Amino acid sequence: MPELPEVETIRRQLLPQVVGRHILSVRVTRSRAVRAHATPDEFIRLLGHAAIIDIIRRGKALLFLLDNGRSLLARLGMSGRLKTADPSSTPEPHTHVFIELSGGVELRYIDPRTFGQMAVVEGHDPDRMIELGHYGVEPLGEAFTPEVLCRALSGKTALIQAVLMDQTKITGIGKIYADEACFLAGVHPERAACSLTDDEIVRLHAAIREVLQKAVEARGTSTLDAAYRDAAGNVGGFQFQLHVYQQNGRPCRVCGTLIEYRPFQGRRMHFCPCCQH
DNA sequence: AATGGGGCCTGAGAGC
DNA sequence: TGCTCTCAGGCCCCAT
Repeated sequence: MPELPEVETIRRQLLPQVVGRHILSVRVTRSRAVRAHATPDEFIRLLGHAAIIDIIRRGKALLFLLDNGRSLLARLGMSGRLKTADPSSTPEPHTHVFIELSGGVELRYIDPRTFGQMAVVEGHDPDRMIELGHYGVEPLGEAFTPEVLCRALSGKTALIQAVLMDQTKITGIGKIYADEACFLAGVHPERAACSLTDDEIVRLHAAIREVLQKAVEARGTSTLDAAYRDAAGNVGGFQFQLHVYQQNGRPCRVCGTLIEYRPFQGRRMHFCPCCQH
């Protein structure tokens, strides 16, 4: 599932391939992929023949900044992928959007489960976009401090896991890194957010940054169903460093106790019953 | 205001 | 072999 490290990996790969190129033509083969617009034609019209001047990331969202004052927003959902291809090459199954660029490059959006989407939005500043304005702090940015995490957790009866995945508090964390950050911090994910001590909040803050940074360095995590591929079509490397996510039944790398999982809001959370309290 | 649950989707894998 | 069922989860919407 593309979370912050996966999206950042794709951004870095696409940057040298698409920046500076103009949009020549756009094709949408599944309207659900651009469902924020009344029709695919509207999406295509708003893109026009703009040039891509930069790609920035906000949480799990990618923004292709255009020289017409708008931005192409891509949210990958569970199974969304972006890649560049030769315009004449056979598209992979579930390719829903084709953006032909100058220089013989085509940007393609692929998404089997169709939870993701593309949209054209006004402006270049994500904090001023209604689509992304509700997003919380960037966990790898300077603004994310232990104090900010403390405010996000304080008074919350919801589980730590739920708060970490709440994009309006901290943006970019999903199932994988919420599980992993709790493990690194030694905190049980089933605890109420407000129950963490100051020391635990400091540890959790450091754990969030550490796990995200290491996952970016490893080019993201490709989980069991291998849905995630980077823009070059390769799997990530962080799945080999996971401690708890989808590791249930395996011995903890630290203490050897078997990793467990429990249902959580229709999902599962993974933890080591010995290392996390 | 905060919280929890349902629905959207398709492919992989399990079970029969 | 081939069918049916379950699971995966980001994000939005709605009820409490």
